Amino acid sequence: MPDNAQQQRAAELRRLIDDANHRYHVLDDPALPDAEYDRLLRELGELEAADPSLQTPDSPTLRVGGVPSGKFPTVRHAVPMLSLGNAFSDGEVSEFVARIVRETGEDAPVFSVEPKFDGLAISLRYEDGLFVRGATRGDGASGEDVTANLRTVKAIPLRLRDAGGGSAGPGIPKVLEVRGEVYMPRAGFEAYNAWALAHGAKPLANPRNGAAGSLRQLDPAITAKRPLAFFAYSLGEVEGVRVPATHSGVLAWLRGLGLPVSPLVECASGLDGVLDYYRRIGEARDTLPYDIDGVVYKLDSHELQADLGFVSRAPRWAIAHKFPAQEEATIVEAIEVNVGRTGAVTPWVLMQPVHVGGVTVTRATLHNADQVARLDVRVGDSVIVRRAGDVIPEVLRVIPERRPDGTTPWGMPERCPVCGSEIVREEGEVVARCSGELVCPAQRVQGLFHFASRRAMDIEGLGERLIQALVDFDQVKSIADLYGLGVEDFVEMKRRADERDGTTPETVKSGKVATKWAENLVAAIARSRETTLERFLFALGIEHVGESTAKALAAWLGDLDRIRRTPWPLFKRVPDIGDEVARSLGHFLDQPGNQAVIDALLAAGVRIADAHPPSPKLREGLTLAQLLADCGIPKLTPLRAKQLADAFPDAATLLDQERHNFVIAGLPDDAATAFAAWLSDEANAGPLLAAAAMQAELLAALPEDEAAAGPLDGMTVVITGTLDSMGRDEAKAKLEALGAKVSGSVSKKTGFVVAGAEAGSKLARATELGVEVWDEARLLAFLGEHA
DNA sequence: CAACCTCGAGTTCA
DNA sequence: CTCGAGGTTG
Repeated sequence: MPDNAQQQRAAELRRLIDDANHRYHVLDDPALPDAEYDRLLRELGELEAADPSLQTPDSPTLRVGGVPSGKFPTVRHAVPMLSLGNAFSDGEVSEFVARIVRETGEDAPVFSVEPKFDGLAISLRYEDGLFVRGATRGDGASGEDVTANLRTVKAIPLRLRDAGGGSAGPGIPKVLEVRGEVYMPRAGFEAYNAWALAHGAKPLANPRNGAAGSLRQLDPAITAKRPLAFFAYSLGEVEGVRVPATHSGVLAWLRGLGLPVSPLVECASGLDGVLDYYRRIGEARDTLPYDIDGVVYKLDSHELQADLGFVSRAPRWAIAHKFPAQEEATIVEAIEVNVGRTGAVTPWVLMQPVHVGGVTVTRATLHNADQVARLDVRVGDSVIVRRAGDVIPEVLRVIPERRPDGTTPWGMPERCPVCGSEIVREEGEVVARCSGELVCPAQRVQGLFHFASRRAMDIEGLGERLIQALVDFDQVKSIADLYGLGVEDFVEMKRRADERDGTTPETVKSGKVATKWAENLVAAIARSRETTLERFLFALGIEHVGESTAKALAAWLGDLDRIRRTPWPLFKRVPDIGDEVARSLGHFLDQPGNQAVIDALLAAGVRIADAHPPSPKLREGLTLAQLLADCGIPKLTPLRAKQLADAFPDAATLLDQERHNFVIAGLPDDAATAFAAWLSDEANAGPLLAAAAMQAELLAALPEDEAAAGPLDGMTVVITGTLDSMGRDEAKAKLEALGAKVSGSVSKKTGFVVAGAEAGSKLARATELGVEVWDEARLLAFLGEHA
């Protein structure tokens, strides 16, 4: 008697596989990723192999897959369509090759190797050279007659070409069944989805579903509009000719008959040969115009194939070597939240470890509460994970039929898990924020981490864990405190952090306290004292002030002391700074605590090397009219601001006026009232005077002449790919020195794109938009010329 | 005011 | 890399 647990597991697997089959083949609505399906089938196969009494007469392992939908007549395949065994690792391929070496006696058996296309397997029947019938694989023994739909696929010849007989092959046979794959090229898939989106049709989930769905259209006219293609890869029934003795010979013959055969087909010998092919195709995978999910190795000699024979319906002389899956299913263990530098609370999932695209994934971001609600992810759910853009894991969807009982929808916590402050979500905003600000240790830690980061103060060796300890043990309250720490402080912090986390430091083994890293760190902190204005402004971590905005502020205003004293409306004179960013800067500078931190940093010896006068391009914007327009005064349009400035040429005079004088100056009644009310508020009048004074100071500080224009002034440049001769940062600095603005995304405003090796989507976009592309040589030549 | 183009912020793993 | 949202422009 089989073990009871195994019996139950086998029954469960049968049910899961049947459900998946039904959804895939009958409902055209796949619920399981392929890899997951394959694994279930494999697990069931292994259980049955270990104990054959577990195999029921209806076990899914007994058929190759699929159920006729009933919409099309059924066709019996004269020669059954095979399925292939799968290998997921080099080790499994090695066993496969070893077995063939053992059983054939060949040292280095020759394989015909080809990509495994991700489409739909079909069989085409030609009689006397004429296409008479086409069918899907179905369960391998019989499939659906989709002749009318297949006739619309242009890659499928309706009549075979006579290759001239003789040397090219055996000529036109009386009966020829060709097996191959119908697939949808990526470009066609994307074009179709763009069309579907624009016309309210349901987009296709992926190219494979696109191919499968298109072939089962009842109306061939619909199929005809779908961009389908075809590759032939094997034979079924053949009558009236002698077929070539090798698989590679068959493919060459088919090609001669006018059937499309993949140009990537090759011969490879032995384990090394096939693995080399696997790696080469894997590298080219992303650049192919269609999806593949692995490669197939077939023993080339038909004679040797016959010696090896079949197991069930899978040949023992062929195997599919699959690429790592890009989608996988796993189970959600917990949903947690992170608190970022700005207090943004972002939910993420902790999952059971799962291999996706070659790495083990355990966590993925859920971005925000809306995203969680959209997906309806719950603890305990089975979810499908994908690596988006090749790197970052992403939860695609949950598998609803696998949800356990008793789950509840996830909700954003009401209080910050770190500091207990209330979590608030502003009207119309997507992000929820911890209101703790500086009280929140999480925000302090992230703020310090940002301060130390490479693009800010560039303090190497100050990692998150150490910062966490510094904050937790109260060694550091603000960023300025970093400059007061010595080697022994860091060593002590690490010791206490290790102690708390129960990690054993290596020093215990060596018996000597390691301090070299701490010395390096102290030196890095000391080095960071010497910095630039833009790095310093960026390092402060002001909301909405990133690298680019910090650079603009530094370039236009030129001096930290000046910037610290600038009233917020004046920030709008800097290009790319609008109301929101200007107010954010003002808010930051208004906090005495923030000003104290800047003072403390300067007192600790931070020096800004590149102070300079403000940009002369500011001049024309430094008027009273512009200032009034920037202050956000109710009902005061730019035109009315101009009228006021014409009538009352300075801010002090304005403050002396009565309401009716504004009417005389040309303001409508309501605007005059609103303006007078605005002025009478000390919280407005004070800053207005201060801003006017700062305008005067700026005007006085402006240099006479414009700086000489660089050769790339006003040009926006994008760098992509890897450069041989320098890092991206270095290239960026060099281009900026010549006046260019280096940006991250390509648009039609981009001057040119510098493309290094392995350039990806940005290069594609540049080509698409007709933007000029420079290779590295051209960049170097240009830099050399303008050094 | 809509349609862009950019920027900022958060993010994963080896 | 991707989202959301700020800024500019026609």
